[in-house]
Amino acid sequence: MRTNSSESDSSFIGTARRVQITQATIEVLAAEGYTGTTMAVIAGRLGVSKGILSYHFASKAELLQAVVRFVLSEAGEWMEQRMHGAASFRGALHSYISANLSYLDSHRTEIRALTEVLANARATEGVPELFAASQAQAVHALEALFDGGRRAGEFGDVPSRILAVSLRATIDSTSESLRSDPAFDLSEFERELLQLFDRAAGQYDQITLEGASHE
Amino acid sequence: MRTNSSESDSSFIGTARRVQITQATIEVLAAEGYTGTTMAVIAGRLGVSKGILSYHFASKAELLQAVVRFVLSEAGEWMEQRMHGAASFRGALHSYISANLSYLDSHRTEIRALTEVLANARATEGVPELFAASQAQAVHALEALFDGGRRAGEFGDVPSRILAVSLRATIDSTSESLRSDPAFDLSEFERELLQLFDRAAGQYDQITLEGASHE
Amino acid sequence: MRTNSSESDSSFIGTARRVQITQATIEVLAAEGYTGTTMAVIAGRLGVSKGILSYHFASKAELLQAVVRFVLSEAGEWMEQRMHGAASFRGALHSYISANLSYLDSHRTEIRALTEVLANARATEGVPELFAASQAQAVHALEALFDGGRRAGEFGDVPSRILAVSLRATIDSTSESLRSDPAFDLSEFERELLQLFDRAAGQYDQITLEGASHE
Amino acid sequence: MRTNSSESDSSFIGTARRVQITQATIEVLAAEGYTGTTMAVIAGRLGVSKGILSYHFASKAELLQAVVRFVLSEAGEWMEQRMHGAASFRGALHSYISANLSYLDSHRTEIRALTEVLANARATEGVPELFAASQAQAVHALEALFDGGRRAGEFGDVPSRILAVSLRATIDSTSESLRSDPAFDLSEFERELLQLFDRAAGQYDQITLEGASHE
DNA sequence: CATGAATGAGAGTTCATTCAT
DNA sequence: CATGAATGAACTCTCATTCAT
Repeated sequence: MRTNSSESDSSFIGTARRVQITQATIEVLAAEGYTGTTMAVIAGRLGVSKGILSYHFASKAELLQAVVRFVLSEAGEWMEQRMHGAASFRGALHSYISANLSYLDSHRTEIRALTEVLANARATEGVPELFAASQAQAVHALEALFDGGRRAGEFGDVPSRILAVSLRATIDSTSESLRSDPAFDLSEFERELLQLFDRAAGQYDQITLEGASHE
Repeated sequence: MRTNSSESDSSFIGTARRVQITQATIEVLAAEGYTGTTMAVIAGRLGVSKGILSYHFASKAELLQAVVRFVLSEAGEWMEQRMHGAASFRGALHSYISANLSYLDSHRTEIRALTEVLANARATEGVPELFAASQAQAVHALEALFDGGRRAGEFGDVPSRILAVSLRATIDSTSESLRSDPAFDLSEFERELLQLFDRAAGQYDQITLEGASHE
Repeated sequence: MRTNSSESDSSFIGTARRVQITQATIEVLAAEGYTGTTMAVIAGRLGVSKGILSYHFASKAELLQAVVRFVLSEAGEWMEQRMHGAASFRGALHSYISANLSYLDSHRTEIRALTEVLANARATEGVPELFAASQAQAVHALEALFDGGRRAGEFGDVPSRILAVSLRATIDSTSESLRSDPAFDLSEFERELLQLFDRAAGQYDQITLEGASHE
Repeated sequence: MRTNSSESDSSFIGTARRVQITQATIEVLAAEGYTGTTMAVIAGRLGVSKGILSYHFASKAELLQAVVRFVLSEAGEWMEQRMHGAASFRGALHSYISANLSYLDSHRTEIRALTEVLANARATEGVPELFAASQAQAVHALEALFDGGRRAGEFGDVPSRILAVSLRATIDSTSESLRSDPAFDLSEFERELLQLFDRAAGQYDQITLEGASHE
């Protein structure tokens, strides 16, 4: 089978094995950190030999790429399923924030693994590109949402880019709080975040009305 | 000299060497990434033997701690020097953002090095604590600023915590843009960021007035 | 294979390799001394890479433990095979001395290796315990022999403990003479040692008779 | 001053320093074992720099030789002072055993240090020779004592050599018991050892008489 | 498909020794 | 006499990767 970087894998067993290995790697990354994630440890968790990893993945770099792809696409699906059918742009913004935070909350292992890989990405070929693309796309999607809202008269005059960048940064930083602060109250945080971006993005008069209703 | 973890080094030469080594390590971290930062490479950059590193730092962990301490304290001084004497809380907020972004802009190597170490922090004893403390303190300082502004009637009712967290996350994420996007326009970004937090933190009527004056 | 300290190794090849490595280590210890016994030298003697040693033994300490265990158990078997079926306690004592000296004579490499390891034992975890246990057991076995002889009326009133300790010390010291004195005559030494302990352990009237027959 | 191996040191200060260093090394050897006895640790105990050791001793090997010489000569003096004026050879034997055991008992640090060096001697040039010579001389002195006793009619027909070798081996092994067995009763051991060698060396009729007087 | 034995480069660390001051 | 900075070789151990079976 000898995989080389990007092949369309026709073997069912092969694909299943690759997924198995990828998931085991995610677990190891989350549990042991990047440094602790050696081929031997991954193989040990699966109860197989090291050789098998090399058989299914041409290199460790490729395995880590698979991890990044797996988590990114899983997160993408999660968001997609929870974003359709909002009546307004403001509603869509609320859905976005809510969906994203719930993903972070319910997929801590994956997020942790992704963070570990990304942090050590520069050395691992292919990974930084993968992540940069995902990041850019996420920001652009949000920019489009804010732009749409402004054109529809729902949102005010704070530039969409800074709104998008700031929202993404804030959400991304949440996973660290979730991990390290046991007392972190996610639903309270979500309420505050909605309030902040309602205010930041919203029209002045809407602010008055909505802001009041939140207290 | 045989240093162990935290001694007050009375030797001038010794201190100078430690600083030299720390700075060389910062350069290597920024240039080669965490994985590429080996004792041999650091020594090579300084044109000295590996042994001398062990002579001045008891372990690699201690050297990395020195890097973190160095950058954190340097950044702290930078901020301090640029924050005093604001006439209002809103003025202080502007100073804070401006000072912080200018540090990121002018100290890319240090920021890059810090990021590399932090990303691999879990394995390196002492480092996570150092960083967590700095992070917490930064958020609390901002919270105090927002709280003060609200008590003074300058700011509105968005909770200080979410404002602080979001501002810090947005600023922290900027260093990545600065690095990877050659077209990134920092002063434009700064204007937008000021506008965003003026809007988010500000009073409604002030928003109208101030917001207008920014256009 | 990843061995950790004390596992029952089911792989024949693995076991064979471990034995090979253990024996090579014994040869190196005897030839180069403890300080000269590095992983690189052992690997070099086997014509393999250093890494394979770590593959079969989790650490150098474990390898040295294997050496001690190997020699101790080999010596134990040697003694056992030559000790059964003595008609009297005095006969058993003669068998013991004879068997022990013949082991020292025919296994100089092993003895030399053991001595090297034991001499540096304190630093090597597990080794001192292994040796202390073996030593204590050897003395106790001899004490039991002398006690039995006294109860049977074969031996006199010199305490068993001092007889056992002194005999063991004398035998142990012999390996050094064997090594450093090319003119050392082992069979003459054995005769004298038998005579000494016949006299020391024996009944007075037996001494007269036996002692006379020796001249 | 630059010492080279065997010079007659004319400087009083130099000599004093050498003794200081030698004694510090003995303490370190006893406390930390051979492996823990590095130049840095020795210097640290003295509160001086490493360089000074190299100044007074051409190499570590020479320092270790000095340790061996120091302990050996100190022990020699101890024995000498306690051996003169015995009325009989048997009395001399008793004095010898008693003096030797009391030295082991009262100079555990020195004995421990000596043992550590000797155990690692093969690698350290000069040391094995020093020790072998001391050992040989000790055995010969004992042989002479036993020979004298036989010629005087005090001792019987067990060969002097085996008596000397066995006695030395037994005494040498005692230091280990002294160290590792807290319950070890040295005076009881001394009585038994005297009894053993009275019996082994003595005339038959004397044995009967003397042996009885010991109970 | 899968294994386990083997490799080899490189990691951090230790330490006796040297030498300018 | 004494220092402490510096060296460089050697150490054990790790790990991604290869390959015959």
